[in-house]
Amino acid sequence: MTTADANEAQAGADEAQARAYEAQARADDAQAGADEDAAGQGRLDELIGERRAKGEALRHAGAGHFPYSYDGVVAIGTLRAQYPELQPGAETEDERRVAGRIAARRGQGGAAFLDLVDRSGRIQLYARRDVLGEAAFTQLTELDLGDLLGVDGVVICSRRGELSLRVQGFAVLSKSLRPPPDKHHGLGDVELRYRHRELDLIANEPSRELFMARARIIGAVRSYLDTEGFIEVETPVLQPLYGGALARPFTTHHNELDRELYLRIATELYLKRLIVGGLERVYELGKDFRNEGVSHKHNPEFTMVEWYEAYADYRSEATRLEAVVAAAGAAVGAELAGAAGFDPGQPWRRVSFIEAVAQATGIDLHVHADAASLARAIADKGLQVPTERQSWPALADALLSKYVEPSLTEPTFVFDYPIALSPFAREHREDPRLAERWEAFIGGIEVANAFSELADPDVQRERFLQQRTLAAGDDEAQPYDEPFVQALEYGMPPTGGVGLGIDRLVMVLTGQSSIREVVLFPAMRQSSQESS
RNA sequence: GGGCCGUUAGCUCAAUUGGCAGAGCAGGGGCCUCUUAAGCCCAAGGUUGAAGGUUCGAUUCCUUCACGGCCCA
Repeated sequence: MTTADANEAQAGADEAQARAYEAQARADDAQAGADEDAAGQGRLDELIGERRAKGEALRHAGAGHFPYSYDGVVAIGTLRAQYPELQPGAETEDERRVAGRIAARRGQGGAAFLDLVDRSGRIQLYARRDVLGEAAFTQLTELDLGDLLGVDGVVICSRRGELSLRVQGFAVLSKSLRPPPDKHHGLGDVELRYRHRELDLIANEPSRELFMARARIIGAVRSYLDTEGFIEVETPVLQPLYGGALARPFTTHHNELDRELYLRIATELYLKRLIVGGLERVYELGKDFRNEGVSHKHNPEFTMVEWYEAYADYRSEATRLEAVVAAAGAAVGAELAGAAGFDPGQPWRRVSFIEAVAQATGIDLHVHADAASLARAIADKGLQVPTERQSWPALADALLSKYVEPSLTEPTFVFDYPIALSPFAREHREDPRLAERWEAFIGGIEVANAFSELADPDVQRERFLQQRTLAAGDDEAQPYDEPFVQALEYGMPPTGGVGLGIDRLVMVLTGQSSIREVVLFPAMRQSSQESS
């Protein structure tokens, strides 16, 4: 790039920046206009004004502040690990560069202490007027909590035994215009934490740790599957037909193609076409979308990993799930996994659907094998399950959800679901009323679902048709997917497939009871801020 | 969808029976060269989520609405 080009580019960037500022100013005006009578926004405006003025002063002072980059930064956690046992009062000759956000400040006249936080930890900075000189010392001590600061300092240990950096030089990396949440209490307002996750991450270390643990869990799942010979694939999110789960889809429209499309509710059908295609072991880890209510267990978009494995069945997949969860548990470490209240390394409990319902309710589903009989049994036992116009599978499923699932706190597989509940699972090899399907539960919530996959195209076609009549007019009915059935007609090997909910796995491994705690930006109702 | 609870200063929280809305932190002005939720002195900071009602008087009681949390479906 020539200098002229660079200047032009810079001018373009300046222009873009100016436009951004203008837009921001307009937005501010609009907001101020909303409560015109009030003199501005009160205290917050004053606080922002003070910070803005300090930032301007620093900008004019120059002195190497606001650099475009800041090389040679060492993570605070790394630095701490290098000095595990420095004695109180000890001083080294070692100079280190760190960078982070100012989290606390303790003035002491001609000296000052600041706490600097990066994502790996916190470290105390020790600044002295006689070391830095009057001007720099004043600049440093007039910084605000929340400002981003880079520091060159000498590693020492304070007389009280706190590992510290004696500041030799520093650069203000960015001015924080808005005051951060309370330095001690953090950010408590749950709504604010979800709507402005960045604030939550700034103010609440546990939240920061949680999302780093989530990343390690996802990494561990990928790494396990890669090691076992699975290849990661990407199939369409925008689909002409949705399928692979019982759920209402989001719809959207492609303008140029002029057609309705659905956001996927599962990756199942495309992945099985890849098994037909001979990829043998595939997985996809990504977002699914279901147009349903939100709750502590449901977010309309959520992360799911599905894997499919040729020449395997649902039994071998149970073992594989144990291995995946063990790997994920190891990634979060004993401390967090302990919060989950179980040892992910141990083999899980296995019960059959029929037994589990019998134990919890006293109803033998083999005896009450039709809707009328089952409804009578439910009424006789005085169970709280609505029986009006419910099909047998729906009743059986309701019994499991209400009376079995909540008690499945230790990791448990529930095997062999009624076949009518499982349109993509292969008929049970010993009992035609059942499908070779299991669901896995931890902490009372479903985390995974698996089948011996149905490979017979003719049976699959029938199942689609049954779905159509079973749930006529129901949004959740499986739409008939002819390309999928045609794919099966080329021949699919015996295959085991699993879908594992990543958000829920993170919940159970980190001891969280709400999915919103493990999703960075959970779906929320429109706030007054958004509508203005 | 139903029930209960919540919404007060930038943040975390108080406020007696309905009687002048307070504190800590943060921010501002001072003092202070090993503090760590630093300390001391001074000054400032509010349309109590929104709208309506009852009342001489409403943060407080009533109604509706918005958003959130918990429980239930």
